[in-house]
Amino acid sequence: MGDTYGGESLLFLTDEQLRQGIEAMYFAYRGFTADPDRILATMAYGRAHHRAIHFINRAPGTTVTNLLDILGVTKQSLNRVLRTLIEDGLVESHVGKTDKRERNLYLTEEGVALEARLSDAQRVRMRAAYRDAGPEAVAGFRRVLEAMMDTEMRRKNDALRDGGS
Amino acid sequence: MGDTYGGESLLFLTDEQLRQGIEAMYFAYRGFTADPDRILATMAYGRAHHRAIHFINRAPGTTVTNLLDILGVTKQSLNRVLRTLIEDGLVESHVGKTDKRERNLYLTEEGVALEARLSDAQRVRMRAAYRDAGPEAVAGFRRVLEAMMDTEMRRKNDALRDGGS
DNA sequence: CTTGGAGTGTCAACAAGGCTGACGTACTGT
DNA sequence: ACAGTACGTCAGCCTTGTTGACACTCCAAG
Repeated sequence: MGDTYGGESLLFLTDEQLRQGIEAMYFAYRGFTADPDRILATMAYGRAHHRAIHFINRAPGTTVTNLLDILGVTKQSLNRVLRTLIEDGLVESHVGKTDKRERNLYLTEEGVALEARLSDAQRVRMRAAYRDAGPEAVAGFRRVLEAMMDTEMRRKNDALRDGGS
Repeated sequence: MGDTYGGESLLFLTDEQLRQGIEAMYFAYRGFTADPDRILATMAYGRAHHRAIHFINRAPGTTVTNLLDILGVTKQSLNRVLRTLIEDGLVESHVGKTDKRERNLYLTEEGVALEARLSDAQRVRMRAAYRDAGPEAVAGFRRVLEAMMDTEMRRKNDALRDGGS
């Protein structure tokens, strides 16, 4: 940040360094998804179900359109996942009060339980990584991730953070 | 940050903060893969082709088994991808010299060119993120990613780094 | 020299989860 | 009354992962 040198911060960004970052991102993301994937594999679910459950839990009562916007998939794709979750009693879909075209999505008790299992697994790993790396590293980690998102996604992420807490 | 105690700010890692990290990871990874995905979509290729090309470029002459180990997929899955790349003249497969059962994989000129296009796109984004976040943040970013990998994957990543430079 | 096992390729079948296109229904707002 | 929005669904396609089975080449040990 407030560094005395000029050239050295540019030297830091060699292609080799960048490639290491790219590969680290690839391997880390695999680790990041490995734990919930293992849990999901024991049921008839996949990552798509996890994502739906996660964001419904994050913003209970959210609409289908909103979820489509966050997840960036087609409604056909989301609907397939959502349908199985509703059939299995993990998600409830209620007709909107003000606008009856909309469906508001909520997790059932069972849905909340699964969400907790999945995100617990993920949090354990993230907490361990944070602990190993130290507080300063965590701040840097978050800063780089934010900068790596598309502007649109950052918007969605911010919206979630503001609305969520 | 402005805490009375130093390293123990780790105690402030609430579930909410961890969830923010999880979501940041999700959105950032989407951004991270978006650029090469766009290029690949214009051809008949997907992410699997990108991964194969990347790691063959990283370690020219690598064997199929080694690639299977790094990528963590089945040989049938890799073979399908590899076959199209060889047919399209992006990858060459040579019978091993010392052990003729092995196939040593190399990128052709055309393969190198595509690899460059793909990783350039990815590097541009990563470079921008690094620049926005600053050198200290980058160090932290890398530390957290390393800690987030599985031990096995870290081994593979280290092997690549040692052999690659 | 035979034989077990490793490295590789390939066929078949299947599943998850993306996609497009098309169509229908219910509802809203003008 | 009517155009547009929100949602669901059918049908079909693609990529990329999986298992299982089989064949071939080749190295190394008995």
